[in-house]
Amino acid sequence: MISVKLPDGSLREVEDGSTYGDVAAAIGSRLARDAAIAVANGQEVDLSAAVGDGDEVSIVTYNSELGLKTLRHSAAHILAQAVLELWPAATFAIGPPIEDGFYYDFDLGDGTTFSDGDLERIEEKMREIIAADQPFVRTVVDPSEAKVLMRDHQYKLEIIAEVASGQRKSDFVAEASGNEVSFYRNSDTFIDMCVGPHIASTSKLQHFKLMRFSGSYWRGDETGPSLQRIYGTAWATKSQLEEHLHRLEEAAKRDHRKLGTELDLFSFPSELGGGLAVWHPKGSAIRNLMDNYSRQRHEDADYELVYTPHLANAELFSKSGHLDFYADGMYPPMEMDNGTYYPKPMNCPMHVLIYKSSQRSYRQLPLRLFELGTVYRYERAGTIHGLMRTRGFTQDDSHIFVSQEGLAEELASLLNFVLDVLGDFGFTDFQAKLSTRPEGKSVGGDDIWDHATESLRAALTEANLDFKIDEGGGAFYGPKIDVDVKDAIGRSWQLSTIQVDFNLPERFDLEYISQGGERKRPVMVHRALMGSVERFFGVLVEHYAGNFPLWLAPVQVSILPVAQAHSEYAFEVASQLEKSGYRVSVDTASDPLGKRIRNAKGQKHPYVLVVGDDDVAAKTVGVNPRGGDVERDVPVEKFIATLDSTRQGD
RNA sequence: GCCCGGAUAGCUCAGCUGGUAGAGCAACGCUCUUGUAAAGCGUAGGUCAGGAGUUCAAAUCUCCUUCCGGGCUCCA
Repeated sequence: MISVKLPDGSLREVEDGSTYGDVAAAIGSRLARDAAIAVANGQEVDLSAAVGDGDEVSIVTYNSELGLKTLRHSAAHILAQAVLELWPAATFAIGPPIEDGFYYDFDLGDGTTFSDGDLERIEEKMREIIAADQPFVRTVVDPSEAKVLMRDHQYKLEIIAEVASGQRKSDFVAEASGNEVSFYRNSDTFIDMCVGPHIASTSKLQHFKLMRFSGSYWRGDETGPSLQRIYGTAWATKSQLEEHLHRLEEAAKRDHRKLGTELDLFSFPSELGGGLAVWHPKGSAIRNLMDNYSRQRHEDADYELVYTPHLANAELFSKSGHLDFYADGMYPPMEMDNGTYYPKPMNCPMHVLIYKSSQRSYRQLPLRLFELGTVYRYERAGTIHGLMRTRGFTQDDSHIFVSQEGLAEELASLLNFVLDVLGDFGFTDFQAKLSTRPEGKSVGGDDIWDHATESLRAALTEANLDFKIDEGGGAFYGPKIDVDVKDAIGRSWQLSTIQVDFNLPERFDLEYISQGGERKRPVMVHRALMGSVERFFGVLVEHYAGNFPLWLAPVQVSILPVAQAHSEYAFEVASQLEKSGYRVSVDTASDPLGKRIRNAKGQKHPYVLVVGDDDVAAKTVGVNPRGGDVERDVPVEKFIATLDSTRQGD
């Protein structure tokens, strides 16, 4: 007998030659059933692996993240097996688990691609493999044997070569040891190179669905071979799978492109060209409120509002370096009689020109320039996506010129400002990232990098913000903080960025006169809060699912007279509300009341007021709030008071 | 930019293997005058994204272009 130590510290004896699966069974039949893999002495292992005497063992079930990851990884293998059976000429590349699921990349041979209906066929084949209850059997061979096993599979051979030379890093592809390559065999005909571990047998996979296929590149290299990828999702239970699919449906309902059409906010007329939006009156109304609010907050925080043009001479972008580093992202040049002009991809060079327009004194610093500046970037055709990625968009862009000595304090207050404004738009769950100096080429000495990076770190700490560090993730010109927010359904969006820049002040030879009368170089800080107003708007639409809070709703109150006789009173109430500063519409259509309520609700108006005989007589309204219960006979003044207090709370 | 799929009325979509288009909603008109999520009847509305080709005949087949979607890649 040998003994193993369980997570609770207890020892359990099992017979010699037992597997981790036997350990699970010895603990309990339910655990044995739910077990995916084991962790022995910190290593993930197959349940079929032999137990070592004295192992510290914990059984991993499908209820854990690790268990699910294993299940999804194994699902990818089963997918590969199915595809290779259905497409005998196909070969396979890699197939890792990902969030909520898995994928596998294939080369079907002769440029063959997947098409509609293939997912069903593959899924059916997978179910056959699952029904066959094939065990995942691990074998370890040396690289030369591995090459024989994979002789028909060029991508696997490339991986073997990397494994042999110790270059391979991926967790899911192969054993990262120079002399051993591990494989998992499911049947006589299917074997895949893989580090594992895997579920005990194919029958453990029950609740999965193939989602979509798409193109991909081998190693993500767009100059390399094109592969065909299939994505799937897999879960431990049927209800988990159903919940996942339901979440996807709910997210689809919030899609800002769909709501943008339904709520008549904006559109992308094809006549206009890709990635360019027109804003309809209701969308514009919301955007205008956002813009005004943003400007007000900036003015209150001692920013100075500026405007700059949409075009600039090539020399400006040459001097700023954009033509060297960013030309691919810029719209093509326009030749004019007095030179070459470009639509601006960024506002910073123009703000620099404002700084340079006069001699600056230390007394003026920090100088904070702010603009809702519209820029144009030539995004590649396949990348544009609703309002989230457009070719023309407006940045809530600020450039702050500050002395080295003033940098730390400025960054700290800047971060608080950013978080405060984001909070007003309904975001309270933040995750930040601090990106430090990149390897290789970068501008500026160690001292200024260290100082700036430490100042950013201090700002994060002071703001009590959760952050991770992206070592070497900064731009060549300075370190930065990115702020992500979580939306109402838990999705993360990167919105704000605070970037220190040592480069532009050099390029433009910026200076200020210090207290001691010396010429000194200021540091520049780029800061976008919403980032792109368009994208931020899209995120807000999805965050609120179109149910904009009172202060942003394009129509705040719609008033419905029960019958035409009540129209006059409806308009009276409307004008009272308008006098109190609310956006109101009156629907006097001849449609039945129920229909008009439905319309107003469909447009997600925060309040629907119904007025009839009783209301005319008593100067009241029937209040039907979004997401609340109807309340009859509410005096108009009382309703306005309710609005006022809600607006305060927003 | 790459792979796959798509584009038919304002919106959502139907239109099988070729025989020049339909529905629901919306719009407009008439009737109904309504108390909390879809009243009835009628009218109008489409060079089937654009262009070229095959064919006696193209929404339908082929090619090109534009735009959209899902990914890949990209986002100094």
